[in-house]
Order: sequence, then structure tokens, then C-alpha cells
Amino acid sequence: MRRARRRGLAHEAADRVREAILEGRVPPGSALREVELAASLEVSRGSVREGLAILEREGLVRSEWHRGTRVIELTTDDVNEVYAVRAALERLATTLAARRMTPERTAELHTLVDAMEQALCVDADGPTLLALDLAFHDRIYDTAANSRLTTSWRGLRSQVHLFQAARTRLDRERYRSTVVAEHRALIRHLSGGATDVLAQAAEEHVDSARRALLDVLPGVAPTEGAPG
Amino acid sequence: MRRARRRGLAHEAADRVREAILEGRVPPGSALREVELAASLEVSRGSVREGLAILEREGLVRSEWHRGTRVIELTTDDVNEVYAVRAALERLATTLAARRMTPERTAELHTLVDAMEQALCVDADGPTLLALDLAFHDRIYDTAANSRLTTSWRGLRSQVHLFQAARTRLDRERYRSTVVAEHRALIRHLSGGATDVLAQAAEEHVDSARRALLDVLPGVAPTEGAPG
DNA sequence: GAAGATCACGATGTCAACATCCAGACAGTT
DNA sequence: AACTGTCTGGATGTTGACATCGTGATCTTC
Repeated sequence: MRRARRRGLAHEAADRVREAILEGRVPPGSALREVELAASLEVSRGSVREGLAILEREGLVRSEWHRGTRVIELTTDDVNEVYAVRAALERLATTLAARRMTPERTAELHTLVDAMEQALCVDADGPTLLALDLAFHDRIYDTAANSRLTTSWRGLRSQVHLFQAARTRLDRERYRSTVVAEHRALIRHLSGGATDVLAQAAEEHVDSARRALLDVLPGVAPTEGAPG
Repeated sequence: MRRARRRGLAHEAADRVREAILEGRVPPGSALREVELAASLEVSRGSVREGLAILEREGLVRSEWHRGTRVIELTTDDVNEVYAVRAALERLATTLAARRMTPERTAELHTLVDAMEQALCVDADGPTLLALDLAFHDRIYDTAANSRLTTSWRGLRSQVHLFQAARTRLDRERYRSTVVAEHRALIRHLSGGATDVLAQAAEEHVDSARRALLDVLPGVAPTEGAPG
């Protein structure tokens, strides 16, 4: 059995705040005041402080000395940065996962994509689809079985979540029309193909998300060149 | 001018503890008790606690709920994990850096390698050489100019430092005989060559370090297969 | 004698008060 | 009018005391 470990109030507080940010209830750029949060979450400032440090580790907020912590903004530079690093991580993750792939794991991935397909038919909301998308990639990192890689992914995951949430709002149709096919292709490459084409496919999968997001982000020329 | 920012006691405490770990004064696996550290560093437990959280972010220590924090151990699995992720990051970093390379930056890198060469002649100690090695790679991440990439690197850097420190002790000669040449080759590829051969060279540079470390690590069969 | 329950100790988790610092408003000077 | 210095409100940084938990030793029971 897996150890049901307690995590403490700091993690709980981080979860609540993260949720609020990802749901859009706390807009980008807004300040997260420790006393306010402590009051509304009914924990002490110390725990809130520790929770905010966790979110900073995830890149969701940014703290400055004696100036407080704010939710990150969503600029095109940030998109390019995040997705460039994500591409590098996914490339490694899929490569490692391919070596440890089993029929069971393949089936699990297909189940997730099936759920996506069903969510499309039922016309489910953005968050549901996005959760499945992220779960799919989480499973890949799990089977890659490299704890440092997973940690690095955690440091990017929430930001990706935030960006993709924006995409499901602004670019709804295009996202819904490509998710299933792209992920099915990834599975095919994962369980069958050569390493280098898989690596290439993983990078392309991420970069297509980057381009789609850039096209739809307000106040910027569409699909500008170099990532990073 | 660059902002001269204050950082607070937590960062100061983290620096002192990190230094102690990397110098080997605190052996792997040993417990870091908050009250002890608070007493010896002459700060409160809260600051020590926050400092330890910083070190956990860097992967140097590991904390468990109500069980305290300990210095990480140094197993072959850990080496494989760290260097696999590092290879992926360096691959991206060098690729991005190549696009932004200027003669000035190239000269800077050469200056660092010159310093390595001189350190070899003077028969300087391991830490000096290692510091130059890390500074070299830091400069690459700087010119890559991707803050998320730099953050990911920070989450690995201290562990790499720890591992490489072990290597300079256990594998002194081989390390000293290859550092200069390998880094000069990297510079050549950075300022001249094609993107894919550069990426390949960066990965190979990291993987050669991994293999060397594995060969020399006690209690294990030399250079076993798959990384990660 | 071995397995399980009990307990004490030492450590971490949490809290609320105190010290410090930043940003903006305001007034004084050139 | 622009610049500089002061002040103040409100936030964060820091601290020590209290609450809670884990570990190992001891005791009990079969």
C-alpha cells in the first residue's frame, strides 16, 4: 500500500490558493497578502507563508524581499520560455517512458484519451478536458520513473496548467479538434516507434501547443519566431 | 546597474548550510536538526526552516512530515537520474545560447577555460577547478536567457556540484585530463557548428561525466547501461 | 521469548506578537 | 516645476512559546 502521508497546513493552504489561481478567481498580477489569506483560510501567517513558498517553487507566484508575492503575469515571453523547457522535459520523459512501456500502461493512456473523446461528445467544460490532458502527461512522467525529472515537471506543471486554461477559453475549437488525435499519435510512437521519431513527436506536440497559444494571446503578432 | 537586493536570513542560512554540505563537512544521510542549526547560525528556527525549504528546492536535502530533513544520499540511481535530466537541460541551454552568442561571450568562456588550464598547472585543489567548471555552464544558461530554464538548472545544480565534488576526489586524474579539452570543444560547437551536432555534443559532455562518476563510485558494477 | 500496548522524550508543526522594511503622499528647497 | 528628504500606513521578516507528532525503550501479556 501507498503510504497515506499527512502533509501539514502549508500544503493544504498551497492547494487552496493554487486552485483559486488556476480557476481564474485570482487574476494574474494580483497581490497575495499573507494576513488576508491567513484570515480567509483560517490558518496562521506562518503556514500561509510556507504555502506561498511552495507555489513559488511551482512558478505560479513570484515573491520579492519585503514586497510581497504576486501571481505571475502571462506574457508571450513567458509562454515561449515555459514551452521551450517543457519540450525538453517531454522529450526526455517520453524517451525514458518508452523503455518501460507495458501493455497495461498503454491501456491506461488509451483510457485517458477515451475519456477525452467522451468529454468532447458530452460537450464538457474546459477544465475537465484539461485535467485529462495533464493527467495523460503525468502518467508519462510516472512511467519514466525519474524523480528529478518529475520534480522539474512539477516546477513547470502549474504554469502549463495556467497557460492551457487560457487556451481552452480563447482557442476552444482548435484545441478540441486536435487533442485526441495528437495524444493517440503519442501513444502510437510510445509503444512502437524508433526513439528519435518519438523524441521529435514529443517536442512537436509541445511546440504546437505553444504556437496555438501564441496565436490566440491578446496584444501580440501571431506566431513569432524563436522559442525560449 | 544590477539591483543589489537583500535576501533575508533564510537565504543566508541556506548559503551556510549548503556550503557545509558541499564541502563535505555534513556527510550524506545525516540529519539537519532545526534547533541545532538555529543555535549554531544564531538565527531563529523559523529562518532555519525557511532556509532548509530552499535547500529542498535545490534537491540537496529531503524533508518528511514530522521526521525532519536529511542530506540526500549518493546512490548510482541518483547519479543516473540527475545526469539524465541535466543532459536534457544542457541540450536546450546550448541550443538557445548558440543563437545569442557574441564574440564577447565567447571570449568570456575562453577566459574561464584558460583559468582552468592555469589551475591545472598550479596544481590547484578540486574545489577551485570545479567552481570554474560550474561557472562555465552557468554562463551558458545566462546567455540562453530563459528564466525557467535557469530555475530548472538551479534545482539540479547543487546536486551536480555534490556529485562532481565526489568525482574530483575519487577520479582526480581522469577529470583533470579531460576538462579543458571537452569545454574547448563545447565553445567551438557553440560559436560555429550546426544545431544538431551542438545538441549532441552537449548531451555527450554530460553523459561522459555520468559514466566517469559511475565508474568510480564505490560498491557498484562499473558503467551500467541505461541512464534515468 | 516474542508480539503488541504504553509511555516518555525529542523533534517538528503551528501560532501570535514584535521588529523591520517598502511605497506613496506630502512638504521644503533650488 | 523638478528634485529631495521626511513621514506614515501597511505590508513582510523574524522571533520564541505552545501544540502535535514520531521513535525507541519499557512493560504487559500470551
